[in-house]
Amino acid sequence: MKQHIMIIEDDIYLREELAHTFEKEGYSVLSISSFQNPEQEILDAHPDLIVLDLNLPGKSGFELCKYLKGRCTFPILILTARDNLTDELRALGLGADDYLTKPCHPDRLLARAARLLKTYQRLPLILQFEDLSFDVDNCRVIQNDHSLTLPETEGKILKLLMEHVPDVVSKECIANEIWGGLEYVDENILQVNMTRLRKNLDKIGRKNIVQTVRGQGYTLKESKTARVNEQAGQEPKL
Amino acid sequence: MKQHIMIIEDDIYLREELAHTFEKEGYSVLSISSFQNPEQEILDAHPDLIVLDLNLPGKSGFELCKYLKGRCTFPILILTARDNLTDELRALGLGADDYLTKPCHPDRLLARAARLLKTYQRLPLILQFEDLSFDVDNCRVIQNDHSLTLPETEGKILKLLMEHVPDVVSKECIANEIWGGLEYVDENILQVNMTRLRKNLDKIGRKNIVQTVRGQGYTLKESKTARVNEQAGQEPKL
DNA sequence: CCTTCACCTTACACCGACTGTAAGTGTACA
DNA sequence: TGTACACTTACAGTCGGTGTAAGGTGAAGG
Repeated sequence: MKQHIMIIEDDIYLREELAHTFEKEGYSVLSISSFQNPEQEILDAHPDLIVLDLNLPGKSGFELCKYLKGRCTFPILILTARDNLTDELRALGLGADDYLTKPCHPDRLLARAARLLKTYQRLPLILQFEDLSFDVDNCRVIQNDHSLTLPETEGKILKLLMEHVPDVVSKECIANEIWGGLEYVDENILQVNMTRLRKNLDKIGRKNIVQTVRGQGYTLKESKTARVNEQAGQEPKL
Repeated sequence: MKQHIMIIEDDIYLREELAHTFEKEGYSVLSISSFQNPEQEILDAHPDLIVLDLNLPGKSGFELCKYLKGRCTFPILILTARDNLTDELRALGLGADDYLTKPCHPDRLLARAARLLKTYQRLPLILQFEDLSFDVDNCRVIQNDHSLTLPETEGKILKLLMEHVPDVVSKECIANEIWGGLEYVDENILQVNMTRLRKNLDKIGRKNIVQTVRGQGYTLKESKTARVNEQAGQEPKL
């Protein structure tokens, strides 16, 4: 499978050059459309690696690096003109995986990128939603100091929900993934498993995280503390 | 828990300086006693990271890097005076995790080492014996294209055997690890589990890998193909 | 050659986890 | 208030993992 590399660089000429370098090696290259709000665009693209410049219009590369490292699992390679130790230490401290300075020989960049991709491929696939982590391989959910191993069926459901956040996942979609359709099983079994999943997530302190959207399906809901403001009008009633 | 860093460097002054740098940061530093046969000494020490010079007496750093990367799971940071792209590419290609050139600022070295340690801590613990791999966390054994998930008890036994290769592991040791001694369980259950483990390993093509040492315990045996020479006098009978 | 001891193997039964079925309850919305 | 949708609980079947029991195998040693 082709691996996807996202280049966050505002100098259009350099960006093209980098893209060409990676494409020649068989990678698929992604870019972002604007530097106004790059975070969401990067997260949505699910790249396998990002090459990040530090001097960006708007938010700095440092902030971006810190934000992304708290929320995702792909490696970040810093490529910058700032050739000084202070910046390098800061970037590495924020979680950056490598720090190269311009001008950088394409072969060095490729070798460093390849090494990061190789290392990260060996990492277990861990999905994140707020402070809830889910290790897909062994179906283990972790929330702060609580953890719990889910049965396989419930794990598959949680995986789907976490992968599609913040979208709603239809019952058909879930049934297809687990039983290959609803022809030969009662739809009720899905609801039973939803109840079981909810109970398990409740055990580790995430009550009500799985929300029903009547007639459409299920989705994950942000925690109460995170939506205090927008729900201010309703909360006081409780 | 203190992390262990092994420094492979023949210049004794530089080695002391590096050791001091790491110890000041709270790491425990290991060295090797000679450069005649460093491989086994490094593997036995089970360090969390090694800092490796390229110009060594005897075997070159490149060979060492390649050998170690095929057999172990800790990160390798190259620290060398060879400041040229060719060597860097070669080292990275052989699996090295970072490549720094002397002179190197201690803070840069520390930051790079810390980043590698952090990344590798997230990797699953995988034990190796010849071409047999065992993922301890989810009890999964892999041999070439075959794989299989072991029951927990059998996994614990295999883990012990692999960790102590090529030593013999006593029955008491195994019983202690699994049942906390043989006071309240029949010794027979150990033999039953050995049979089960052997059958499972047989399924993925490693018949006879678990060997009994009468009166002492159990150990893992190298595969037939690897000991053709020393067994040459016996094999023809079969 | 026979005994003995250590080790191996198989069959069986228990237990607990996971899963789907069935039936009854709750709830949003027209 | 009725209907469609969603939730919950109880139950039973299945399966995998584990330990017990009992008999078999094989090598060391007299």
